[in-house]
Amino acid sequence: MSRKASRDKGYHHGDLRNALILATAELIEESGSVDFAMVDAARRAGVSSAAPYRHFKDKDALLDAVSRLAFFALGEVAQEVQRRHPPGSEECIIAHGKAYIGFVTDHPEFYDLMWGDSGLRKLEADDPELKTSGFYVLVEAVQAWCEKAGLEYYNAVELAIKLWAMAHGLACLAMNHHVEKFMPGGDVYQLLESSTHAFLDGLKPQRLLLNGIQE
Amino acid sequence: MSRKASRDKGYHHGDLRNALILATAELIEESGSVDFAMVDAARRAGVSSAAPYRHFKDKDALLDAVSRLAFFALGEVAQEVQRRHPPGSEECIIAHGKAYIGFVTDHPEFYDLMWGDSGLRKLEADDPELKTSGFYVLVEAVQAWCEKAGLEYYNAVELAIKLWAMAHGLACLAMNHHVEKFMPGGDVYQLLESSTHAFLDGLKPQRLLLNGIQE
DNA sequence: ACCCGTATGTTAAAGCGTATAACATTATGT
DNA sequence: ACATAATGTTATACGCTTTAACATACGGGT
Repeated sequence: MSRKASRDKGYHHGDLRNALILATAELIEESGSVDFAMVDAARRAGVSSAAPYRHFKDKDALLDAVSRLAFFALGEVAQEVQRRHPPGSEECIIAHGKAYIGFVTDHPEFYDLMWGDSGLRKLEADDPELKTSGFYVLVEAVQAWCEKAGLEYYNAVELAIKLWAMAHGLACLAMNHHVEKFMPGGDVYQLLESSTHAFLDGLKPQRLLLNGIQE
Repeated sequence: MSRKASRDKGYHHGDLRNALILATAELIEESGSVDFAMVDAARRAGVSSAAPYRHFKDKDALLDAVSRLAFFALGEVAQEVQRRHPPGSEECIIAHGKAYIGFVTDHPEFYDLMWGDSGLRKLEADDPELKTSGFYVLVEAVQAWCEKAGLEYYNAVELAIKLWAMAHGLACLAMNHHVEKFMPGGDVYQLLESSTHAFLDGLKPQRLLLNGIQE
């Protein structure tokens, strides 16, 4: 515990910046919407309504910080998947997609934060490596799969983008209840699995199938 | 021209409801953000700041109306695609995806409206047929493709959802500049095309490929 | 044609949230 | 220890949403 953080209830908070990020994340999670009030985050952190402005230029800056936290969490999820599945397997690729969908649909209130105006679309400069860490883990997984499938000449980044798009699209649809609406009883994870299988099968050129036949 | 709409500048506007929807859509388009002010929409329609509340319960209700307009436009786009491409062709399916991506990326400021908190996620009851008309046009196209490909036993709705998800995911990525970021010079329409080809190819069981070889 | 109820508009103002200014207290380096 | 920067407080200006109280026009029934 840091010297600063351990100090109790003085005039100075000691770790207000992080406390505000945390408080904001909690408010968003509890209310189910990014539409929080600065003053509430301040109160929850135990300070006055103007204090946050010593640490964040404006509300958007605070939201950006929360967004960064969310992207960090997403990156962690991807790394956990990578650790738990055999590298190069199709199972691993699918697990990445499922984990991504789970993350998005479990925290729909964070979606706007990560993908809306306040999210990625705006900033490019700060923390690019953090915000995209999850993606590069996927690229790694795809690269391994390509090698195992004898498709080394494929562009792993391109494939990863396509797989990402698939998972992202399904996550959006599920989050907006379109899956249950158009396919009552349908399971988005099942959709991802079959989509991914078809897509990866379709990638393999006829050569491979012919090889299979010739043997 | 209706009797009401033709009346000039009286105390009563004549068609304020529609004028507000239009004004709001324009404001959003011009500013590039859904974050518009009620009073500005009112001014643009030539009325006072309180007048809109005679036609819309609150700001959200006005936004919902704009959202409905956007979904109507999207449905029109889908119908146009259907008209312009040979039914049952893979080309038609791909054209749907490209048109969808074009719609989303050309109007990024409308994305939050259609897919954010104020959009689909909230309401289910009103105008379900309008909001989903575009989807059913796609289902039709998929159905035709299945028949032509000899895959009548496939669930067209399920396939349509998967294709929709693909296009939606790629549209999101492109809108957030991830395509250019990770694949400099990459083209999202090209990605859609190759993704779709691979996916549809992967759907066809080996039987079809063998048929092709035998000929 | 006139009257009355309703629809639709106006101005004024309440209320909430962001952000800043002016001031107060603590931390830190020399 | 002192000076200065960092961080917190209270008070307040400003903008935007929404409602209240009031005004005007429309339109159906007589």
